[in-house]
Amino acid sequence: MTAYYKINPKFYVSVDCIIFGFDEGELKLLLLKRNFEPAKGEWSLMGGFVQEEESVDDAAKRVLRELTGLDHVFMEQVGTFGNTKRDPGERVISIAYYALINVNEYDRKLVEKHNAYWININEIPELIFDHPEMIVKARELMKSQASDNPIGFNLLPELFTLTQMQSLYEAIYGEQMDKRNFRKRVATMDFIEKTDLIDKTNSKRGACLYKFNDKAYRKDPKFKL
Amino acid sequence: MTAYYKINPKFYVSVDCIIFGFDEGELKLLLLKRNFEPAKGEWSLMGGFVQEEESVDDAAKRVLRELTGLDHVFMEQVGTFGNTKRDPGERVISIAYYALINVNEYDRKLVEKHNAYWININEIPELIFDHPEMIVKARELMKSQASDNPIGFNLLPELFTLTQMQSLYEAIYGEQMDKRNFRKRVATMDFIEKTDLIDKTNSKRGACLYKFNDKAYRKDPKFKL
DNA sequence: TACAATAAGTGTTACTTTTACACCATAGAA
DNA sequence: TTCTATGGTGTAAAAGTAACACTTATTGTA
Repeated sequence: MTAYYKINPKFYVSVDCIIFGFDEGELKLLLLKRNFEPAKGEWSLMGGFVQEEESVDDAAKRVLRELTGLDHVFMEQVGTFGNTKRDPGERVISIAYYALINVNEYDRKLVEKHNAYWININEIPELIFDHPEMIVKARELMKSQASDNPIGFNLLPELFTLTQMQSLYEAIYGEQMDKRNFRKRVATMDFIEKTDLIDKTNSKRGACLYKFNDKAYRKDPKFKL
Repeated sequence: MTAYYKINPKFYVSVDCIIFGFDEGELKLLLLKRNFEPAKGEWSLMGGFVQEEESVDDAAKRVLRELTGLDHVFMEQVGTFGNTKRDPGERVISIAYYALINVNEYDRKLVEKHNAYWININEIPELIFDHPEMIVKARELMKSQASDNPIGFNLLPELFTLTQMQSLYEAIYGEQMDKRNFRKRVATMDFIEKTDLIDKTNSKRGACLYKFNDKAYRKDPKFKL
């Protein structure tokens, strides 16, 4: 009975994380300038091996936590990369995940310890293995999911201005949007709530701060941008 | 250097195939009534283990070929299922793929040998492990991909009537469509070409046969249904 | 104290896309 | 010849999307 399994080979299985952040009006990825072997000195995604008593999803969560200190982060599976030679050291099958984090909340000490940096999504350096391909796929998936799910709010602070929100979606789509049309669409979404707080960091006049109300969203979960 | 790998565990890795076909106006899946252990007698997807010198994608193609005799089939990765207890026998990490095949072309002998049957997508029996979850995810992905890529033609014969095509999309979306609106949209797609052949199997009057021209599609790849 | 500078905020119109809807045509069978 | 079943066709209303420019509020500076 277990012979059924035993005639088959086993493999190292890893996870790699494409970690998106939004800062200073730019979409960024948290990348490692590897201070460890293999491929020390080169750029890569944060990754790690799946362990015995750990689901693949849990491995991804653990790896993300090891780098950022964050738990309960929005993560989605991007896909499995299983070419025989993708890792030149040993055969490793890797499952890529993307994560959306609020750049105000991660643990800076941990990130520093791993020698990780936020890199603008349009200025990604050369990366090891098939990590560029993972990023392309993650970005496409994230864009498509962000267009009809309110996952973008994971990248924004609790309170945000509509200008910030628009510039986030412009960064995600890689194109400019019309301010009046954008605000009209936001106005139809009752779960994006205006607070009576004002943000004056970017203008003398000040901009209204909004927040995303998840409970209200779930009552009528329609989102489209 | 290889110590980096060796401290980590290895796993059995399998692939499972969600094989879609379209026959008699119905969307169907090719499922196994298992005539082998483990779980002999129960229903499952067709699956198999990834081998040493084989990419994960190639394993999926091989497994599909073992059941259907078909090569060069449209296949897409659905996702990886990596819970520790998903297979009660041993820990196995499985990558699900969906395939779209033309039901006129597979090898009936092989299918019979594997004790596989075409089951209407809305009448799926109880299945082992997390196979139901794989099917749900595959179906959603297929539906979403079929709506903006001309992948549906993989499920149709070379020559098809617009009535057949409409009933395929109705089966994919699980909802009725308006005949005139459907045909209007098809008419805008120059890569769906009318032939001068007539099909009389379903009506006395006869229906025009159409074909999908892939080369024409690639010149202006826009599809939306 | 007024004016210059800066980002925030606001409506209307034309255009495009989508939806709803019903009858005639054709050919074989009865 | 009439009945039956499927194939094939157009229009109009509605909804959604896209294009477009000026006023407001505030602070810093002349």
